[in-house]
Amino acid sequence: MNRKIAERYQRKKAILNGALKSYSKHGIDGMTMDNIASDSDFGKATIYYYFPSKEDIICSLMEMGWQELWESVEEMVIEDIPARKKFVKILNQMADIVFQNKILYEFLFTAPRHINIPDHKASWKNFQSRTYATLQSIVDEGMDKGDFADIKPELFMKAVGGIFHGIVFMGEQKKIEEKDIESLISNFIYPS
Amino acid sequence: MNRKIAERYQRKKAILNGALKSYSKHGIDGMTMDNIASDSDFGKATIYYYFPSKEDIICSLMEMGWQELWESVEEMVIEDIPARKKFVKILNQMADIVFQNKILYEFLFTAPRHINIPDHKASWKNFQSRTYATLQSIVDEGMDKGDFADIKPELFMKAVGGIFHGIVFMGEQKKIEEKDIESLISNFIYPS
DNA sequence: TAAATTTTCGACTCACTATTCGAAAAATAG
DNA sequence: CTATTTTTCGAATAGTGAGTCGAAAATTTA
Repeated sequence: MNRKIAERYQRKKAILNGALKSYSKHGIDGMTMDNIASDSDFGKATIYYYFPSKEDIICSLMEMGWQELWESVEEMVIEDIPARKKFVKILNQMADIVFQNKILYEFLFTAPRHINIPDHKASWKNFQSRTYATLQSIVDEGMDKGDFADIKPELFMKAVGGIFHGIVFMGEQKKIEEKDIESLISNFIYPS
Repeated sequence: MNRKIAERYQRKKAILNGALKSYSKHGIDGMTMDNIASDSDFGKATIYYYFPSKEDIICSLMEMGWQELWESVEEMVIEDIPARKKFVKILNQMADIVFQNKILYEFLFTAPRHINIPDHKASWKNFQSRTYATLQSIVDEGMDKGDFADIKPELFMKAVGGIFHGIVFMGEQKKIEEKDIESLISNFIYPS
């Protein structure tokens, strides 16, 4: 009885992997239900036995990624270290996670621009906004204490976003070491 | 004879405006040929009399925008002022242009993420890469002379890209004055 | 004004993709 | 081993949107 549940779960996971495989093989537009089916070695109708719709598959992937990202970072939030250090540490951690599953995270950062999911189904947004808000608040706090340069925090976040995005998508060949990120980010912040 | 050419040109322009209207009314996915037709007050088949394909409409819009952007900036490139000043000046200029036709430029920055145009048709890329390359080279030059902080130029550009993008899409309500941008950008650069 | 040219158009085709159907195969239960 | 439940599936459906067609209206030309 318990086994059956576990197996069902495994099969769902296999389908999700197939979806990711479709994405990496054919790009976001090639992520059709037909491809997902063949890339996960199930019949198309079987996919629908496990997921009510394509949207649901996408949401599951998004949630998987954002949840992992959030959870890997959650504990660091309360650490009692200077904001600037904390900020860099968290970004490093995130970069690590991203590099451990590049396809998933490329999908995660790419998909929202191509696909429109109604808000009430976008379950991952919980984790996403928690993650953003956390970073934002660390920056806010750091600014108060003069840890960061005096710039509007949202804009600072935009800049960091641009950099992070750049690293994720450009650094293909090289694995990029934590050091890299740290020193680059640091350069955008007045030394304390 | 000359009038006819002018009229044809006007009609093409009207269609392009219709396309933009479709975009702002229905979003990028609502930019269907049917909508473009009704938003520009022509029959669908008439659209095809003026443009061979939807791709061509998109390319025309993109080129229109990037050309304008480039041309508005071109002359500044050779001015003989410090790199840091030049950089800020050019960004200000670009922001101005963008705010004069926000819909077009929102489209211009959004479309490439949603729509895939084969490189050989993406005529605007000339202007786009010229613009980017110019900014890039100004930054490079500035770094040599110590005008900017010591950070990898590509990453600096990513950061600026993030900021610029943010300004374009977030500052909805307020018109945002040049000053704003200048001071914000300046904050990312060590004072010379 | 009549022929020739340019412009306009809605209905049709065609391709593509998400989703459903109905039946079969496989696994499980009694 | 038979009945029941779970899982599988390819073929059919349905909706959408780009691009085509053939004819009509408007304009120009002679």
